[in-house]
Amino acid sequence: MSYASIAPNLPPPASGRLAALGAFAFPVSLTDCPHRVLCVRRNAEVYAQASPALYFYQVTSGAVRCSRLMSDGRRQIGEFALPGEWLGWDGSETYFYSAEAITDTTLIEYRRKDIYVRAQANAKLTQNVNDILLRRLTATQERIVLLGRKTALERVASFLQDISERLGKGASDKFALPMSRADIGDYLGLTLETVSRTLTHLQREKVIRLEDAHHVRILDPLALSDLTGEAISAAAA
Amino acid sequence: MSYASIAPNLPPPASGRLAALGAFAFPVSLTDCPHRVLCVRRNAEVYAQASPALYFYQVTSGAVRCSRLMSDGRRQIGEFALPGEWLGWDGSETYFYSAEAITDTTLIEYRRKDIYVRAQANAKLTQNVNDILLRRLTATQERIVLLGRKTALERVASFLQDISERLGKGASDKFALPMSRADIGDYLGLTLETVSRTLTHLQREKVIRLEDAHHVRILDPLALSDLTGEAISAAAA
DNA sequence: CGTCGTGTTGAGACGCATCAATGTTTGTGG
DNA sequence: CCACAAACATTGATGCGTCTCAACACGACG
Repeated sequence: MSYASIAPNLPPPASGRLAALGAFAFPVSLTDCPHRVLCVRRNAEVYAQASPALYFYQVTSGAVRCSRLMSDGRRQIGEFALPGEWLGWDGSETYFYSAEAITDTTLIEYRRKDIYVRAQANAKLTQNVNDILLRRLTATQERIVLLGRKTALERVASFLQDISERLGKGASDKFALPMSRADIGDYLGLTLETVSRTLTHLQREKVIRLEDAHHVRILDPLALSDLTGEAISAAAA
Repeated sequence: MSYASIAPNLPPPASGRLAALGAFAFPVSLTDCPHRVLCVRRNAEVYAQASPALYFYQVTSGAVRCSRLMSDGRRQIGEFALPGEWLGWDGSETYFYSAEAITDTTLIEYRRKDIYVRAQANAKLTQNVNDILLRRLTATQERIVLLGRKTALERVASFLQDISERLGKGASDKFALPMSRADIGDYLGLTLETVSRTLTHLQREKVIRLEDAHHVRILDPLALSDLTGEAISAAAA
């Protein structure tokens, strides 16, 4: 196993500034809370499955995969953390996942304890922590529906829609997937071949266009939305 | 659709006292917090998917399924709530799931707002709420691995082990499944036929014994554990 | 120029879903 | 107490969606 170590003093990449805050951003600023800035190389580990869960992290640039390994090598990716988003909220005593950088990544590291202590003095922060946890819970529950009941096509369509919203902030219909086909497969409970086939299928149907393997343009957002298999609230009644 | 309504004044069943607290129990007592006691008939609804999320509930006796319906009728059960356990923590504004009683069930209902207000004055309670949410998050993440990467046999074995721990508290190797095969299937991302076949398979292999469709005795706990496909922490290295 | 990592595409196998028939249990009304 | 229907569980035969195995393409890098 290649447990490459963290490289704390890697020169920060060009886009090292704090990116626009993602869905799980803290409304209350934490900039005056004790923190470290980490730079982690592609494929290096941020934290290991089952190690003591002491820190939370916020991604500044790059991308991180949080995954769990089974004893026979099967892998399930629990979440991707994109710029502005958080990781390290898994597990109470020890981390449930291990976290690895997908590309060169910079993160801000906060001690869990520090946030808890501040939360006790600050009712608003307490509420924010609860909101984050509730929101993460909801995101995880949507993934349960995806993994339990959706077809390969629906999974890939849901994935593209989700990632495009989180990366593009609705600005553009084009975006770059930082992760490999194998990562996407392990995230969606599919094989990398099925992911690849499904993407080319969506391209043949003129729903998306693959400029290259990692750059996707959504040609028909409505068609994509139809393929996700979500429950449209009004339709059920 | 049979949206039977809540029957608030159903006479409480014989085992109406508060059962032993489950995994998600509050260490801090809430008995002096405003609450209502509800009695809900088999198949009646506790709350509806997408309705305003105003309450938390703790199951006193019976069992509840929390499920999400897709527009074409596919169903995914997100969780079962057994005596002592909580439900209603899904979604921040509106409920993500709908919740229905599996058997006649009694619940204690708390206003979310009341718990939040008390949490602000009580640091210990705040910590408890966070612990509950983190623990639920971990439980949900284990289900993601199950749904994404486990075989039918591993899913059913994991399910039996989990439920037996939650129902039996380790007291006995025998327990009663309150839910139908269809419920188990929708919980594990399988069909009811596959669940049935897998259970009889486990019986032929002398891992369990089905006294009747709902009463299970675990004959060989170690064999069952082997079949769950969990990552044994030491084995991976 | 060869190698390695990654993505695509094809052929065949396999696990679980689907469809269907039968058995069992539960509840209801005569 | 029995007759009957409805709900649920089991079991079998067949089909389909995804996995597995394999070949090939392509760019990055030494």
